[in-house]
Amino acid sequence: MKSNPAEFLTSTPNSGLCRSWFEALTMSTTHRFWRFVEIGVDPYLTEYRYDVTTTLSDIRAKYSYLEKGGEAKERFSVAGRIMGIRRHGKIVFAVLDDGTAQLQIVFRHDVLGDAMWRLVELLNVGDIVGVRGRPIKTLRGELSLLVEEFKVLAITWRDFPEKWHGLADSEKRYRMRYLDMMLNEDVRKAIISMYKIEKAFRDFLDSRGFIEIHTPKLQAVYGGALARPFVTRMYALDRDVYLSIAPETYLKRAVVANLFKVYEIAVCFRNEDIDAQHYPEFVQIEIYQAFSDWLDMMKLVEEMISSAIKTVYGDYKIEVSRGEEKVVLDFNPPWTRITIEDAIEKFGNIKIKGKDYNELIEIAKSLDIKIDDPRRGKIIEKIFEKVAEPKIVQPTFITMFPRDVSPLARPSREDPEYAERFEIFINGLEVGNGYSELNNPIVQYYFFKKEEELRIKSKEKFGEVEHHPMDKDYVRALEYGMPPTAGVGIGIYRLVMILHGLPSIKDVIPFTIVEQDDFKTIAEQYNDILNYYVDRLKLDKI
RNA sequence: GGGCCCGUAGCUCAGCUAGGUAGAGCGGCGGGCUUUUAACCCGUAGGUCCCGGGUUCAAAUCCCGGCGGGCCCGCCA
Repeated sequence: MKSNPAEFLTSTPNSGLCRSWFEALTMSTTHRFWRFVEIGVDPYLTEYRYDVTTTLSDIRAKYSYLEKGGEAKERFSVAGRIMGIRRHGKIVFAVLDDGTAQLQIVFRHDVLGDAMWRLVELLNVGDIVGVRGRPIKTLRGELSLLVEEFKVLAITWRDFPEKWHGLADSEKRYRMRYLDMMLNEDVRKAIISMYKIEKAFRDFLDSRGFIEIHTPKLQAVYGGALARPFVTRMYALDRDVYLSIAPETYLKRAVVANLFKVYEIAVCFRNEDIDAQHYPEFVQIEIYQAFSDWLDMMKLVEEMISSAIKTVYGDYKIEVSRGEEKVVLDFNPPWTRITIEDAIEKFGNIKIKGKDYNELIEIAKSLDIKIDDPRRGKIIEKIFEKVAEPKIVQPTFITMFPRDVSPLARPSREDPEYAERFEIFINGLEVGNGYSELNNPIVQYYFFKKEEELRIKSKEKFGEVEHHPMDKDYVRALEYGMPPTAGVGIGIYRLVMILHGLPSIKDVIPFTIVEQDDFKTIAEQYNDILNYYVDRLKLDKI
């Protein structure tokens, strides 16, 4: 069994890592790694590449016509990870995943011979192999690749989760997200869809003459939303800077720069709590189109989202779960448009129109809403969120938001108490926000000033109220002249989360933050394997 | 910021209510098996019961503190 006693004898067992010589011996020499080495296959020193000639998805498409027991003449090479293995003596069935699809591969002793068979016997779930062979259909009708030759390209050192339940523990899922994505197909699908949706958005905007720019993530003045920012240190300027909470004020500076159709798929950072709908870093697409108003923007948004969904999912209608039930979301434009006050009346049976400030507070109190922000508009928003938002299932534009909670939006041409602002709701969740942009630098300055006043005035009574900071540089940009412009921001994580019926926004984020945990690497566990590679690669001993 | 729940073998979990020898399935390892689909059959190894303290003759189990994670409420999209 022991293949290289010399190396083993020169290795020094570390008492902190191995409890005894005996244990070091039994643990290490039984590691299957040594059995690969024994038959001359080092999982890292032997193979450096593999010629792949097709994908499993292509094989599935081209050879599903095969009859049971049928064999194709053509030979293909594919590479991927072994996701399952069923051993039947001199025939072994495995499931290979090459990233495009899974396909059964069949190892037969009579095809491969004694020498290769010793390698087949060492294969485990999780190993990475390149295989060459012919498509066949087994007696049970499973399209497969009959392996005629194969290479071990890398091995897994750790046991994979159980095949039936997979990786279910939420802590382990988020901690080892690569396993979660590898084993839980719904997670992987959502993450792939996110790429496709972003690409569809870009293609759509590209066809309409938009360009994308990168706005700064490190900013001296944050803005474009009402949220607590992350503060970090920029040593080059010896000052604190803010991580971008939104690209808005910079994209509108770009509009001032004659980039009249501009957008960004932007990571935004907001230093707020994590829950099923919120994560401190998230991705938005923000779009600005000059010479347009909010009505044009609603039209653009419903066209862009619905066509992206058609492209990615093949249909305007998507079935998703809503609690215990299933519901079909219909993205076919045009979407419903309803004012926020009408929505409150329709879904909550509460009349808002014509109510004065004190009456509004009474309504809020009767709904068990805590008043922690004095603005009239904030109270209306809270009432909406409580009584109407959860009931909005189909893609819907909620319009006519109160002016006093929209410091960057243009007051309504019909009633300056309101802004020409809409939000997009799907399946009870806000996924977007847009408006006719305020392009008047005089009024913009006034609104910023009011925001500052609000912060100071309400601080004693309510504590810190989210407000938009004064951004004089942005006002100066507007002073050079910004055309009438409409803009929108759409939360991409939330959209994908809804489209895939996933319960938490973290499920669609490829990797989220976790505290470091305590564990031993393979090199820490197996001193002799460490020494083997130190020796083989002529590294300095540690 | 407030509340609730979880942490036991590589993975999924039982055991905890009512303190008394650490369990199962899968996976691993060994054996058998040339058409399986969570393959099957036989055998076998594998544990800091998250950590620390307390109560007790005795703690995975009860109590206190901590760490890690999830969910809900508040705030933010």
